[in-house]
Amino acid sequence: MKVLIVEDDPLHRSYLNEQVRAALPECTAVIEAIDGLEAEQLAREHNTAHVVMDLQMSKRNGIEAARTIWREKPDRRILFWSNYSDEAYVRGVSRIVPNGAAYGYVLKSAADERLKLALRSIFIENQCVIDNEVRGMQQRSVTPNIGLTEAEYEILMDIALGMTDRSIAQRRHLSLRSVQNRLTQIYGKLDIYQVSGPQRDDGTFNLRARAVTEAILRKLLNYGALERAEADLKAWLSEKM
Amino acid sequence: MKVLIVEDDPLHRSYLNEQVRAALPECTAVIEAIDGLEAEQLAREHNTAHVVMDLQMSKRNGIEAARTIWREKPDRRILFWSNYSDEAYVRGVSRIVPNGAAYGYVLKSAADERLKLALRSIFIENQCVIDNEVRGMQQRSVTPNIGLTEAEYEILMDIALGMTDRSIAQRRHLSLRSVQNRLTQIYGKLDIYQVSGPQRDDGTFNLRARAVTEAILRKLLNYGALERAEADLKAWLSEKM
DNA sequence: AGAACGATTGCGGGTTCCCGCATATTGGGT
DNA sequence: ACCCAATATGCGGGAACCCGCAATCGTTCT
Repeated sequence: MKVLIVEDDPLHRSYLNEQVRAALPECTAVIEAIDGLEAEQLAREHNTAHVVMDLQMSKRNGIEAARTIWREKPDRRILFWSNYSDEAYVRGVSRIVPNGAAYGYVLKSAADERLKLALRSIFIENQCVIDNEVRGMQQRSVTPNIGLTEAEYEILMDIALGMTDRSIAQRRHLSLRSVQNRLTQIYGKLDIYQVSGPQRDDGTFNLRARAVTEAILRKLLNYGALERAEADLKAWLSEKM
Repeated sequence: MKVLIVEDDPLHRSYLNEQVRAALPECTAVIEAIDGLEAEQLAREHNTAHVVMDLQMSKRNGIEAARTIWREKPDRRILFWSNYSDEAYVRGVSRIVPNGAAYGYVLKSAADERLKLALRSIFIENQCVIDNEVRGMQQRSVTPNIGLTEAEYEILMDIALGMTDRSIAQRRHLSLRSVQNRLTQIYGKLDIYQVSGPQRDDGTFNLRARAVTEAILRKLLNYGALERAEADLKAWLSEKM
């Protein structure tokens, strides 16, 4: 049994290595990658079925890497080990988990015991383990998450990428008006209207731009998510020609 | 001589502690804070003149904390110790350094030796030390930074916050047209026009929103910067009443 | 002083955005 | 089959945005 560790911080990497060896005596080899790109290669070469992965790395973030790793072999087991429980990350992860795959999500702030338990549960028992702080977010997040629909989230990404209503309509196969409807929906859920006290229906804010920052401040969006979305957009643009 | 360490990650914190003790035998006490808020308090209580500070922490980021610490006593010496050399961070730091204060900026990826040297230079010799990777960024960044003016950067923040042209004009004491001029300036420098190949002057992008993401993707903006700018904006809004 | 360059401002108009109102369309539930 | 709620679509208009053109102002250099 081999385990692949993906983590760019050397301190955390050696800590992980230690914890993995302690929790999994049946582990014969620990392979280390320092970014997502290297992870994809090493997973391919060594054909490892067990991966511990950090999110947010320089070259290729954890979600991207996980996506391609799973695309090649959907039965690999991946434990995500991250600093944050931001909605952007959780949504990103749950979007790419293949049907029935075993995976986990534990926070770096968790105690050693929790990490060890998760390692055994996922890699040995083939069970999913998601930290409570994270799972609690699935429904309603800490920052009062006004549960955006998956569809609305999609549109939110699009305006974050700077698309116009028209191109969004085209991309999502909707009418122009529908896009705008969803936008007003989003504006409402994000409280764009009454930022900074009541009586602020004056024109101090550009709704569309404001929605994006609001989303970022509420951690619905982050750098990694934007990066991924941008790549998807580029793909769509070129295939549309 | 006392040293205050501000760092939310326990592994990094203990590493820092170790390095500080090794580099500074004259140091009699090491105090630890786990976020910016606690840092402000402890700096006040212990009246420490020497601080090592991480950027990006949960409760209050390093720049915010440094700002209030320096506001109270501008001759304190702060060494920023960060993962990234993003323009957003560097700009953020250089904006709040009091005139003539000694400070430093070293990356976490730097070797132990570099960290120790920086510690001695700043705390003992009272000299500024800025990592080369970081200083190189001051002029031209890795991602071809088309050097935004300080004024343009300011406007960029404002549209990132979702302000309308009119309110920006009001806030920056400019005419509406000037704001728009600066915007076109920014659009040009950020290459908003020819995203994804040539012949893209069609209306697939909303320039203003696109500029924001482009800035984020290029690391001119990040979460911390937005957070700070948002606070400033709120202050302005309320004082304007 | 005069020339020259840049930044600021005003004007006008073409486009996009935001949304109220009204009309399909869809997908259950009884 | 019927109704109902939610969603999608069309139309129209007021506001905001983007920008070309031209006049003004300020600074610097000769």
